[in-house]
Amino acid sequence: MIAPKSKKRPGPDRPPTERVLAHVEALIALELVPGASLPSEAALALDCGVSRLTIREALKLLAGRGLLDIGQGRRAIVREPDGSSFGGFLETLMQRDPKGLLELLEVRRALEIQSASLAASRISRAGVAGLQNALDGMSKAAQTMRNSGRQTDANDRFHDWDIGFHEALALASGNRMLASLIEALAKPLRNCFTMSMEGRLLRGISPTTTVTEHQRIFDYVVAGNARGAASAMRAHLQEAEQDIRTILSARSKGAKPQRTSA
Amino acid sequence: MIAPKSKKRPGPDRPPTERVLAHVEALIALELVPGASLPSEAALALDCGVSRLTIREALKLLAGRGLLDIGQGRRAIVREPDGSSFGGFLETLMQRDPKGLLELLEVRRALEIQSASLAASRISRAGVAGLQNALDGMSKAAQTMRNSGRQTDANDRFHDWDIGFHEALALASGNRMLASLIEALAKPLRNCFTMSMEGRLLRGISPTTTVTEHQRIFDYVVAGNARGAASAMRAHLQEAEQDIRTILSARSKGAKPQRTSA
DNA sequence: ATCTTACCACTTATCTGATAGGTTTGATAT
DNA sequence: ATATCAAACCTATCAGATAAGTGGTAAGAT
Repeated sequence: MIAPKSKKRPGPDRPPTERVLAHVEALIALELVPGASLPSEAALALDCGVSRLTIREALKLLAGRGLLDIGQGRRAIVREPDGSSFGGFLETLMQRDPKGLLELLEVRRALEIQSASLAASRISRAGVAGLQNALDGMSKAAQTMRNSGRQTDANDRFHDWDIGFHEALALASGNRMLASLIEALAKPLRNCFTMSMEGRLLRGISPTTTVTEHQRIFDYVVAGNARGAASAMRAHLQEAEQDIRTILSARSKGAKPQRTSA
Repeated sequence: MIAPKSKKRPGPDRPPTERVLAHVEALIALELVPGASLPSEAALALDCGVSRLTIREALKLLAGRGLLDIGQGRRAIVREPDGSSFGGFLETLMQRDPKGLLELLEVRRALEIQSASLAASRISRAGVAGLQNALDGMSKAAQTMRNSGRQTDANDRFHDWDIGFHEALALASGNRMLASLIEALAKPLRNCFTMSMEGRLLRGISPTTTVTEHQRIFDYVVAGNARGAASAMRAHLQEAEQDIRTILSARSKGAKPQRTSA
């Protein structure tokens, strides 16, 4: 065989960085499970025939991709792939674009409806338990809020249970990829929850109504009614989006429109 | 409360890496637009009071996150945020899990249906043109395939137009976040397209049928019928998934299960 | 005058060697 | 056996030096 001159020559003339990157990626993909630790930098440097510095930079790159956890004094360990990198992407996208919030809500709608639908068609005992737990928590937090006024603390707990419900639902969908995405959505949406709550108050709707909306989703899911669950979720999200629009318009009316800082 | 040891002290004793990271992130978020170039490593090192090495590692990390493009001889430039990091996440997830393909298809279903629905409710002249273009291309490629047998080349072009149609639809949805996600989905799904095509042949369905399915989506979108578009898209994806299942079962029957090469 | 080419300043890529500061682990003393 | 401590190991960061790639500029050819 003469030199197969394909797109990339595997020869030693490829930049050291790429060689190292390929080597470590292969290690992660083929030999290591999440939680395992890589060889030490010195060992990798020896294996690849480059200096420790080059190894370090490759590891940093992979850490940036979310594949590794690096800490001083201990070796790099392989991360379980989760949606955090996706979450970061969403955040930067929303930073750049003021309309990002609305787009985010539309993406969320798509994923959550699918999540509810799948959960209904695959519901298990454990799934029901998780949902029931989150629902109870929400209900209790709502009571606390009503009794003690709207304390920030109770408010936060309510949001936690709310998010917990949606995550439990995603888990019950049996689709871990979907669950990762929905989990990643939660962080950028956290502000939304607060806004949604304010919006509800403005519209004169009590947190109990929110609980009821979730309860309705829960009922359909437990009954195995996929279409019903999807429709209940759609209704719930429409309400939430309406809350947010209410708040947005109230703010833009109350406060003078902020100048867009170039 | 004594505890001066909160989670993160903002003091100057934070590790240099974090300081640099925060500094550069701020630069990217506040002062630079996509396409602009960062200051040189030396300048950044001077600004932050650290060595060039630390700067380099921070930049590598950000490059891993997909925020920067680094190349030898020229300064790092700020990347336009796109879904490639998300695509990488999907790929690693699918590498680890053989069932990942089915999960991916379910996520796709959610996003594409939303895409079709939104596109129908916001369709513009430019959007129609883009869709029409992709549809024409598909149709022409299908004819070529029928005339000249199933050449790999024509096959590939057909896939390209197919993907192009879905991307045009995502663009027409007016939601750039959604468009990014769907675009990122395309790469991991490329194998699926081939499988889908094989499945169609096995089931005795011609590429023309695929064109018809897309045509139906197109008609609903142009008519501004969101529910119809969503339903047509759902039908189309169900067919595609059926193709893939056909192929998967045919393979597992025909060929003995491949040993997983360690 | 215009196009090509050679050159040079700037910048990144990588190496070597050294120091500082964490982590882990095993030896030691109780 | 357990708790304490120190040595071995590892990563974090620095400093200085050389190689190599890019972009622009000016000299030279047509």
